[in-house]
Amino acid sequence: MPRVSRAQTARNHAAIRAASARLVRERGLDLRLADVLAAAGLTAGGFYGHFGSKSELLAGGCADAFAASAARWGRRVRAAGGREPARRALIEAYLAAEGPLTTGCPMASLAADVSRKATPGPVRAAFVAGLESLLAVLAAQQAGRRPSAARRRALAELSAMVGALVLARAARGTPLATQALAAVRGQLLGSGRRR
Amino acid sequence: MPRVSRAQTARNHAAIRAASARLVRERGLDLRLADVLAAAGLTAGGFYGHFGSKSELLAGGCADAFAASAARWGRRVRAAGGREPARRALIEAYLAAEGPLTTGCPMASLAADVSRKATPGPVRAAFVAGLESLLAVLAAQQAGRRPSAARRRALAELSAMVGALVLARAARGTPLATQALAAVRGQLLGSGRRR
DNA sequence: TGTACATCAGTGAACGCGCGTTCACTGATGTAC
DNA sequence: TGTACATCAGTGAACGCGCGTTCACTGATGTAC
Repeated sequence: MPRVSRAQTARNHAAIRAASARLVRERGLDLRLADVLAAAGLTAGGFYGHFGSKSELLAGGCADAFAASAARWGRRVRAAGGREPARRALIEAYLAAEGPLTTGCPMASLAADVSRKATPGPVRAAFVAGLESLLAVLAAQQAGRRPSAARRRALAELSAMVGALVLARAARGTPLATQALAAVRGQLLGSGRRR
Repeated sequence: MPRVSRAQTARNHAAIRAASARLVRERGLDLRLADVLAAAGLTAGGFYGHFGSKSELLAGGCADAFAASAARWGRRVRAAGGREPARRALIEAYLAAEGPLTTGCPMASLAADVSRKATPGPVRAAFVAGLESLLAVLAAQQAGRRPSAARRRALAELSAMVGALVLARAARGTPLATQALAAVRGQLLGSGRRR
């Protein structure tokens, strides 16, 4: 039934974006357009009324995925009392998030795909911008450090977090998966033993 | 010119595997068979005389890529005098390796692709086995620690190394790329300042 | 407020292209004598 | 050692299928009167 109301059109547009943000984390940058449209309750042909091309959608989906993570991180920070508790809460939540890939971290899902894209392009730009935004949240929780040192420490922590999640996902179902997450958690939060 | 000598056939087989090990790190698991064959100096049709399917080749290429890394790590360890120097040499070399993706680390290249494969399958098995082998090399350099603690620390270090490389590759060309590598290097090797 | 009509969001089929896989064919290799 | 012949590694075209993109069509929406 063609010719939908303007309000419905806007809802459809949002549904396509939302489906893209979800599927891009689950399947990476080579997701199928028909799957995105189906997830939004539409058929494939209608896509080009909403977006100019697949890569345009991917850039938007990538940006939305990071925005969702940033919003979640922001909520955790506000819920915690003070910087160090916020920092610990962020790390704790991230390394516990060995759930479905759907709502997972876009850094871990998309970094490899983005790095293989030959052209810098809008997708990579969205990725780097999103990465910087999450890094800024974590850096802001580094108590008692100058900005440059806080950024440096946050980058080291973020690298460890992303690396652990990436390896854990790949080794899903093996002991190494949970061990990697636990090892980084212990390292960053000081689980009794220090180095 | 068909019907090649047995020796040449063996060389062709090895060339296909070598090309696969190289391209799988550069392009991930969705490389093109025709490209692999072309890199080995052959045409696409001849592939099925050497391997049963594309995924069989991928598993072999993945295993070979890890074997190459493990061999390189082993050489670095033997070249260094003692465990701590070996550990530092491994980390130093890994985090400096922001070169072409071709000879790069298969952990960083393939983890996301592997984690998206629905079925456990031979590719994932090759990945996990390779990952364990590299982890074992790093764990063996942790001086003065029990095996379980050495593995834990090596896992935390490996996670940070892989994460930094993954993020650096995705953010190639931006300041964040080199900063991520430097931050982890400083964290793991203690660049003057400690936390 | 009703009514006639132009607009246009979404449909579903079709078009192309890329790529994994198959296959008939070729002619040098390796073997039997 | 030579010679005849069967084998078979590699070729290149063809086959299918998946998927991004296009397009004619539809009929409810929104607008002009």
